[in-house]
Amino acid sequence: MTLQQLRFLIAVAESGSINAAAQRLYTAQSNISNAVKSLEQELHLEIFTRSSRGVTLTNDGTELLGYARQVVEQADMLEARYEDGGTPQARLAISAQHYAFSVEAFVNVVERCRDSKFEFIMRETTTSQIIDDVRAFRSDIGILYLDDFNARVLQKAFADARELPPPL
Amino acid sequence: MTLQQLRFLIAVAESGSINAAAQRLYTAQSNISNAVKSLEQELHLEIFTRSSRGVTLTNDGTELLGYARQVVEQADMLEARYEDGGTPQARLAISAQHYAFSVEAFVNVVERCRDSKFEFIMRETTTSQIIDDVRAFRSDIGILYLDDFNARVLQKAFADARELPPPL
DNA sequence: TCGATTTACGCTCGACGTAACTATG
DNA sequence: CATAGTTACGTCGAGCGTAAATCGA
Repeated sequence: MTLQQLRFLIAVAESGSINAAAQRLYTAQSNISNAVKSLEQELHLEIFTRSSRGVTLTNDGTELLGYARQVVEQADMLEARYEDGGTPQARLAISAQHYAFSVEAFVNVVERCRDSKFEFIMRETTTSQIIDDVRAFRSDIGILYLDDFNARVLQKAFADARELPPPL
Repeated sequence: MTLQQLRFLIAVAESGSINAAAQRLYTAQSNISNAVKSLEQELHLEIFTRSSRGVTLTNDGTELLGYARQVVEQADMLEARYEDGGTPQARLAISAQHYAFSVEAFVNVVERCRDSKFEFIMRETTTSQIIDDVRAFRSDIGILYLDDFNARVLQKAFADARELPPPL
C-alpha cells in the first residue's frame, strides 16, 4: 500500500472517473487504472464498479475511502509543515532540565491555551544544550537553575556561547 | 515522501541505530541510510546526528517523528482492517432510504454507543439496493417503507431476490 | 582496529506513458 | 461511434543488496 495509491483512490472517488482523475493529477489513465487494481488485489475487495460512463464507489469502497482520507490528510499535514516557504506552525518551544516547577509551569500554559492553534514543545535536555537551543533559536525560552554551586560553570558556559559564530 | 520512508524513520528512531533498524526490518543498512537521507533532503532538515556509535534524533527530528507516527498509525489501522484473516472491525451497517425517522433512529444509536469500539455505517440507497445489501450481508439491517402503493412492487422485489443464487 | 555510517555499483521490479483493445450506451 | 476503462509493451528510475570506503573512539 502506498500513499500514491491512496491519493489516486481519493481523486478517482472525487472525480467519479479515472480519466478525470488522471488529468487532475497529470498522469496517464492506465497508471491510475493499474494502481487502483493493485490496491483492490492487495486488500481483496472491489473498490469501484466500472462502467462505460465512469466509476462509482462500492460499499466497501466508500468505507475504504474514509480510512484513506485519514491517512492522506495526516501525510498532507506533514508535508505542509515542511513545505518550502510553508508557514511553520506557530509554536512555543522551551528547553529546560527536568525540574518539577518547569514542567508544571509548562503544563499550565498548555492547559490554558487548549484548542488554540499553537504547538507546544518542551525539550528536557542538558544545560549546555539548553543554552545552545536558545542561541540558535531552536527554543524560545531556556530555563536554567542557578545556585552557588554551578554559578561559575554556568557563567563559563555563557561566555563560551558568546564566542561562537552566529547560528544563522 | 513515502510510507516506507516514514516507517524507516520510526524504526531508526526507536532503535537508535540504522544498523539495528535494518535488522529489525530485514533490509540492508544502505537502504535505510539512503531512505533517511532522501527524506532529509526532501524536507530540508537534519533528522539524526550520526556518530560512530549510532544515531540520535535532532530537535527537528523529534518533532518530525511525531508527525510520522501519526501518518503511519493511520496507515497501519487501514492495513489491519483489511489484513488477511484480520478481525474485521465490529460494526453495525444499515441500509435505508433517506427517511427522517431512520436517520434519527440511527443517530440515537450512535450517540448512545459513543466511545464504544463499534463502527456504524448508514447507507442511504435505493429500495432494490437495500434488499440486496441485506441479502449479501453487506448490511445487518435494511429499512423499507411499506404502504398500499408500493406493496406489489416490494413483494415482487422480495420474490426476485429469493430466486437469486446465494451471495456466498 | 572495531563498529558504526556512507558511498559505489549493478540488478531488478515497479511506475510510467503510448497505444491498441474492449465494452457499453 | 463516442467515451469510458483495460491490457500490452517498452522505458526509466527507485529501491534493493553486496561490498568497498569513510569516519570516529
